[in-house]
Amino acid sequence: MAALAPPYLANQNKLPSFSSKILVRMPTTLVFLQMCSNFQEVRQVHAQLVVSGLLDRPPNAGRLLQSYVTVSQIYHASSVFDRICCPDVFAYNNMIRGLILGKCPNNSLLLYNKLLLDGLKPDNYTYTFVLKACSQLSAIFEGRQVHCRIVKAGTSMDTHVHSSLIHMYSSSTDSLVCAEQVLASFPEENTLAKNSLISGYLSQGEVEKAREMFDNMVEKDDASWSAMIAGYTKNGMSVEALGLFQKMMMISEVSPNEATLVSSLSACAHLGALDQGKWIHAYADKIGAKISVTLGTALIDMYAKCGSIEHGYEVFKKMPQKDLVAWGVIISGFAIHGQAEKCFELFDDMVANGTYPNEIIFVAILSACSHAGYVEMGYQYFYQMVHEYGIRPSIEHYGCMVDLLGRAGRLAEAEELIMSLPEKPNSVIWGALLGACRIHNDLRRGNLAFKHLTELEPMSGDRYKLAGLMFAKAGEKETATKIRKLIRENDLETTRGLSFIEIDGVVHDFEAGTINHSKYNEIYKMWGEGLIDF
DNA sequence: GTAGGGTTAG
Repeated sequence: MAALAPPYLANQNKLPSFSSKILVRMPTTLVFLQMCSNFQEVRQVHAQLVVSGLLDRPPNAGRLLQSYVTVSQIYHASSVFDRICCPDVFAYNNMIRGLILGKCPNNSLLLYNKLLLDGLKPDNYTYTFVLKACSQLSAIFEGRQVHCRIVKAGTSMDTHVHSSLIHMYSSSTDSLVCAEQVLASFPEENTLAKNSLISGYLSQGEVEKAREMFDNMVEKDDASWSAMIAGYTKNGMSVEALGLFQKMMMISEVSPNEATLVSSLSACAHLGALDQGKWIHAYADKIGAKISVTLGTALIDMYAKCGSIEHGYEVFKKMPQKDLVAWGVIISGFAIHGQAEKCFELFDDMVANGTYPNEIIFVAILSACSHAGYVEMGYQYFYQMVHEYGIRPSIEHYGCMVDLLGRAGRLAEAEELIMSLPEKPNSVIWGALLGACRIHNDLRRGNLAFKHLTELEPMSGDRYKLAGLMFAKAGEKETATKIRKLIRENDLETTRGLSFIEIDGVVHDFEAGTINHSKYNEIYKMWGEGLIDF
């Protein structure tokens, strides 16, 4: 009978003895430390550790450091680390991990070198974290050195190190083949490693190879689906992403994790698939998924891009915690909908909330100004960005300003700004000027922009097309014809306007000037020939 | 005695 007992019963027998062992052997303060879930709690236990003298024992300092890392307080973690006179591998590992979490992967590499200089022996955790830092930095050379050390030291790699190696090698196209070799050198089925290679392929645009690997996988877990769906979304294949999501819901035994929902929502956002997005929202509620900052942000973005900013705002208001990305999404959302005043209001709320704006927030704010024609507000925010927040304007910000001035018809100022740029204007800048010149019939500046564009993007038919439209509108038919001929003769690619509508959950795409829709005949009957000629 | 994939904004 005992052999038939389900696994959870067996675990139930073990659980009490395990926890009582901890309680007996560990001082209460350390038990508290394990229970901490936020910064305040860790800080309180930290104080108790200092008072009780327990912190003087090096292993306890390591545990405290670990707790600070778990609550992402890297600054506090590193001050604890600095006070440990002889950190052991555990302390090093946690600090290395903390530095990666704190977006300082280069510092974690330095710390790894220090660990080696201290004569300590790295373990599988060390390797996992260091390789992760290497992937983030695309530091294949350093990663390869780590790989060599693992082999030389004869360390037996666990699945995590194995998959991190693959992840590291696939962070650059050139070493993708090394990632394949590493996978092949391990004969047993390793889902973790295969998932890494799938994301690696997808990050390098090798969608076909990723799909092949995915299809041949025997044991797909939630992360396999998630990697594939996220990869499709990243490579602009939103239709495929949503198709795979639906397939997963229907045939797969694993249920979607948060990352899958987030990527699928991102695909909905790109397609404008509001019904699908709403369905995912309802599904998340149904399974009782906690609307985390990430999931909430993806929902807001989906609603905003699918034209339903009100629903997005509802989600935003309900979010208990909001990070910079969440604020960025809601501000860009209102910017897309032309509600500049709401953007300004939210910006003030954000600052009052103690969240510091970054350069992306200002791109959103400036584009809101541009769409609503608020030139003076745009100048004001630009000034504020530079002088109050110390953000160096990027080419994107200048692009917004040129667009802002150009749309408002202040072309002389736009040109002056372009001439004063600290860096070489890119095609976005000149494109914004050309677009504005087309609206305001400024042939001289339009010509100037066009000349630069032909140098920067000689193969972009779109630029020629825009210039052609400008000349045609200004009555210079001859030049316009010449440009059109140029596009045809050089076989230049022009992208056509795409629009999507969703009917009963099916996304239909329409390409400007084409008639390749499956229901074309019915549409044609209803609307006649006028439809094709836009 | 202990930590470890992937996801979101222009």
